[in-house]
Amino acid sequence: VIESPFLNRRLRSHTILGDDDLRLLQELPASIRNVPAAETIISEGTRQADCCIILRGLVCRSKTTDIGKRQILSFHIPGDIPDLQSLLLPQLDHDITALSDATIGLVRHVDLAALIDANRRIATVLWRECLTEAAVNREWIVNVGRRSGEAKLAHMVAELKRRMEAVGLAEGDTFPFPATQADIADALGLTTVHVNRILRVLRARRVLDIRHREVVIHDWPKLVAIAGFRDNYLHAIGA
Amino acid sequence: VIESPFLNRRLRSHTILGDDDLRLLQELPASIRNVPAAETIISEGTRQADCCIILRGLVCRSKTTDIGKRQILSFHIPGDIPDLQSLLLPQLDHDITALSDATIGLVRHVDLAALIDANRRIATVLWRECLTEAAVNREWIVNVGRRSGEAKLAHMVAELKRRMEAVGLAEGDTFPFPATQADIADALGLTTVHVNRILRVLRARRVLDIRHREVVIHDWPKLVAIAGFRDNYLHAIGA
DNA sequence: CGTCGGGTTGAGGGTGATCAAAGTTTGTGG
DNA sequence: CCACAAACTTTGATCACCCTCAACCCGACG
Repeated sequence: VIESPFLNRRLRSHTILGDDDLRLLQELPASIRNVPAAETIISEGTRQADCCIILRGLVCRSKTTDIGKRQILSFHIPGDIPDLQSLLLPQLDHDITALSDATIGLVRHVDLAALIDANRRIATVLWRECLTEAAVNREWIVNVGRRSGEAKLAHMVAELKRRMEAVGLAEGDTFPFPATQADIADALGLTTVHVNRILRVLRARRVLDIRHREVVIHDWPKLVAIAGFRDNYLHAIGA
Repeated sequence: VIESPFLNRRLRSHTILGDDDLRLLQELPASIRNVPAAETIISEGTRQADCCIILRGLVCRSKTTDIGKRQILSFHIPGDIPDLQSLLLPQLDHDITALSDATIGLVRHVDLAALIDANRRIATVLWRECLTEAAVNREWIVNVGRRSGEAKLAHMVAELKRRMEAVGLAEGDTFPFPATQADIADALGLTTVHVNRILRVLRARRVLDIRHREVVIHDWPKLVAIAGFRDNYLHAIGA
């Protein structure tokens, strides 16, 4: 049985779900697993028998090119189900890795599939979750493809802030973010050195700071301006 | 009623669909629309009442940043349904534009939703289509984030080749591709000038050529090597 | 035959990469 | 609680890939 206030908050934003539906989801048999930082939870090519729900910690999806360069595709925070797709696509096409110590809940495909078969509203909500995630991925393409280093970093932080807020994990201007500068570089398509320099500038301009595994936002309007951030693509997440 | 050999071929690769299911899809009431090159089919923020299926031509999804830079998120070829998501997400978060003269089929959301409600297999297949598309988007992130200019272009061509083959539109080493160099640049996160120079090199090395609205692949193994192309992420598309 | 969209080429500049080394924090074991 | 190692951050110097700006060319089409 899964008890996650974060997941509840996420799913509750889909207004079509009732308390009874949420209860059905929570009552799915689940096993809990603790994962140490830097451990690969599921690796590319694996055939899975269950989906994982993040209960604690920071997780990412990533791919590595033939010449060994890593690209982080997305960050995942408590309440996310980063491998929901495995329910319908047999092979995972990327790695799922813990960036900090994390706790995940594992729900068997057969149980989840049975619930989806039985409950139309839950099926719709999970499908919509996949679509929202795809929208976030698309904005990420714009981020790595068409923004300056400074704007990339600012946009990433702005998005994380909104997503953290949506599950109740951002307090004031601060939210936990235990990624290293190397991780951030791999997410933005930059190098560690350059990320460090961008951070220095943003710190000096009193826009934001990332240190001690936390993000502190000093000036949200300035951050939004630098990023060119518009949250329409977050759909239900931001609602 | 939609008659598209390309869509059929796409959907048939999902082995769970029978001929009767395909017939149900084909018999949905649909209207056909011709779109001239460069016309925006649906623009960001629109609330839609129908989904469009591409019957002919090249279409793309794109976003434009606050400072006016366009990023093409994906190319769409006959058989694709680029706005399937609109069925569940009310607002479109990007533009859908025709890059060449195109023909699209429009199916009303209500009709499609009714069919999904009535037919579990069709629902599964359409959900899976969304997931496959998300997988393609993720590989695109890697492409713009972590590959050299030459590798980006090569990877794009390799992917298009496989997708064109899957719907029967690639003949031998050639397939139609009516995008301009400016379009390619916006897809890869480069400039027109640089795309032109990369093309010159790939042409000189007898790897590939893009001209007269067509791609010609001279040396597939070399192309795959330059791109670092692995097709596992195409899932059902490439099967 | 003129216009226009798109392709091609050149020169010069800047963002971000690479390489290298010195700090600083974090974590572990004595 | 300290000592040490490992991981991460910071900084400097140099370099290259790709951008910018600016022409010019070419083929399609009226």
